[in-house]
Amino acid sequence: MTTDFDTLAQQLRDEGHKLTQPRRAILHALLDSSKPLSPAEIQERGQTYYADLGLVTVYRTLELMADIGIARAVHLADHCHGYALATPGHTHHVVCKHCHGVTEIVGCELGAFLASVADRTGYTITGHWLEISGICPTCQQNLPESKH
Amino acid sequence: MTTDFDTLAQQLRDEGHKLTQPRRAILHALLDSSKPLSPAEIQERGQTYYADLGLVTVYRTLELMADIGIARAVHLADHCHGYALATPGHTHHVVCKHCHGVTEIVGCELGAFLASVADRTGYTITGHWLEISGICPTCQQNLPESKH
DNA sequence: GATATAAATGAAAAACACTTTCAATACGGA
DNA sequence: TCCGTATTGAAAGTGTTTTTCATTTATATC
Repeated sequence: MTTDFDTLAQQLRDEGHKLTQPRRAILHALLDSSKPLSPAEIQERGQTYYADLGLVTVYRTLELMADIGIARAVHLADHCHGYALATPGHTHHVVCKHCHGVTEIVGCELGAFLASVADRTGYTITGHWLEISGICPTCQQNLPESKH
Repeated sequence: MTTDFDTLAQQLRDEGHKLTQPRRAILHALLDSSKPLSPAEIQERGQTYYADLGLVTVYRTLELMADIGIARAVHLADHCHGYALATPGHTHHVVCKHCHGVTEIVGCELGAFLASVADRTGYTITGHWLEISGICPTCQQNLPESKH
């Protein structure tokens, strides 16, 4: 279950990609960190492993790693790209992957889950964000058998 | 429970802010829409209510409304600003509001919740994103009584 | 209703984030 | 070791968000 460098490196190669110095540096930077890093931070930290690491390469490599499943994008609170009215009371969203329509789900049944998270991690939980993606009823009809 | 214009407008004023024409226009634009809008979309739609609505004002007003709790930022899938290594298996994050450290929560117990969402909304659920914020154990010690 | 004043605005410019293009480089199979 | 191709960094391009500042507008007070 430990995620070590060699495992990740092998995963890259298994998918048919080259294990280059920039990619090694990016992997190391991510492995070193206990928190998500912005592309710029990854470049900075990665440069301790490979001095010439370029930002463009960081973007490309992150995209590649996310595709493969090695890395994942973490939505930070700032720089969001959409706004909606906040419905009184606590709600979550379901976003349609196809038409980008949003349906709000009223009611929040995560209490027990959050309590167990607090227990397990020692955090004081102050908030949460849940976003669910899927295909809305309308798009299901309009795209009856398209796959991707 | 209905969110109407007058309620929102009053909320703005109650917080000590002026109810200007640009702000009215932005409120109307958001009220009209069933999905989250980007700042540019809000400007465009808002201009049907106030022709001179500027994009800068949209940004400022959204920030204000989010502070007050009238609007909320919706994280869209694209343009994320952080990356972390993906732990094998499905995990969620707890992000510390203070040090921005991230702890991964192994295991996902949302199955039943998601099933009920699918039922209620008619969506085919394809994925979900849960992010929990709080204060990590370390920061709780280092900030014993600081508030806000 | 008129006035004063502080908040709010829009335009312009700056800062920033991300993508595309392309010639040069380096990985890894032969 | 050599070769073909994937990968790279620099530069330029594009779009988004923030800052600055002079002007305008909402509202409390007269």
